[in-house]
Amino acid sequence: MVFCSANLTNFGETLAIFVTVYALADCNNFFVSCERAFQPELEGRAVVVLSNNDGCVVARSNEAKAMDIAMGTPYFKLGKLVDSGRLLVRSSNYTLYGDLSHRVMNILREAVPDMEVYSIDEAFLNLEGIPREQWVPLCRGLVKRIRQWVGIPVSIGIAPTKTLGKVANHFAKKYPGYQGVCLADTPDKWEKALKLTPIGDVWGIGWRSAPKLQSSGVNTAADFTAKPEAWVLKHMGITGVRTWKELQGISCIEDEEPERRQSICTSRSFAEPITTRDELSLRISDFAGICAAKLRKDGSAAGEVAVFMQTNRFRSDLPQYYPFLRKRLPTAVNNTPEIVSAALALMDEAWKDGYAYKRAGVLVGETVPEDEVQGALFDSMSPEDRDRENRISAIMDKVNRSSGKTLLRVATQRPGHYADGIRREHCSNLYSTDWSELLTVK
DNA sequence: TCTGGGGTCCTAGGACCC
DNA sequence: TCTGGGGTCCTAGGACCC
Repeated sequence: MVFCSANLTNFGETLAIFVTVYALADCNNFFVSCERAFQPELEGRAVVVLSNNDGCVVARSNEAKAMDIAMGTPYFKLGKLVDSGRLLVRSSNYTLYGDLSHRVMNILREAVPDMEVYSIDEAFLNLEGIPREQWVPLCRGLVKRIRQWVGIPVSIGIAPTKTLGKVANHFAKKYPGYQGVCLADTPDKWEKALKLTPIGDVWGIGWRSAPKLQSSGVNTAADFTAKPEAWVLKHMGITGVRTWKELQGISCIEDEEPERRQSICTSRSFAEPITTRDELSLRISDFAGICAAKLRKDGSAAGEVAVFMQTNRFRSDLPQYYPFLRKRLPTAVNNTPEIVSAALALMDEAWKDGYAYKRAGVLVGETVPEDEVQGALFDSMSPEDRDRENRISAIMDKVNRSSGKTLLRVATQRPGHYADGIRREHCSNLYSTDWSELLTVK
């Protein structure tokens, strides 16, 4: 993609065809909106969705935001509001959210030449080649269609860089006058927006940098762009300079859709802390098995396996221990038995009696495409044996894909039931997927 | 009692080589 | 003995994102 910001200002629209324009489509309060799509009684109410184990708030309706409920608030601090009936709560239901996300993305994908799915609820649409006067009508049409067909409210910000797209998107969300779509394609438009954007709201400026910038008198995005580049480099490093340029219409953040993830992590907190080696072994095996399945789904193999376990960091009265052990494999693999046994060996090495483990996980890294795996000179397993392990894993994937395992996992998701060690006391049904009928049985 | 999970990129510093 | 200086690789930690 070729982009030159100067074209916009210096040459007007004659060169507009060479200009990349991003339209950032972002679902509003996505998890809450998914719950509302099937439970209209949640409409207009203060609603929050909780993390795994009903630990803390990960999504809020506008009404909940207006009550000053912060992202990450622990659930137990909301008891009063919930008891009074002013706040409604749902456990997270990732099967439902993943399904609705696919439906939203499919509608977007059909409408534009190219797009990058950035997260479960966001995508950068590339409007290259679409005449400028059609941008807004096209995006308004998408907002309307997604609301009608999937029931999810979406906002779209259009701008020459991703960071400005985020800024425009915030405006589209905040002011109903935009009808869900805000166009910030010229400097006069985005400069106005930057003056109204607090520095901490800028994409790429996190909770550590924002206070530092404010103490230097940088309170808005416009204050930030007014600083010299050298100042930004000195105080924020190269990533800060990128954000600084992006806010001025100079695109620095490339679309790089990483086909293969470089590392994959599967970890959980436990509803009840684990104190025995056998019990933790079971969970570590699960996590390692999930990592192996994710690798195969990506078409990757991992050259490294790591395991970590953690005691409850909030319990300062208990002994703390946070081991993290890693091991290189003689050759990259993605079959379940080898990943599991490597993880269990690491866990055994790290294990210490006398601690209550609250969280643990398995991480696989150094991924390579599975068809480019190089055999190692000192590989402990013969090609024939590995071939057999790989075939077993392929069969497991097949079984898991067909209803068997899925049903098993789904069955554990009934409200209040946590056979997999995860607490989900306020979970909605799986409304949109095929086997949802099975779940309505209480 | 109860505080998520899964990623990426950058930088500084140590080890090692010539 | 002098203990320089550039390059590379690795690792740990920090910061950010959703």
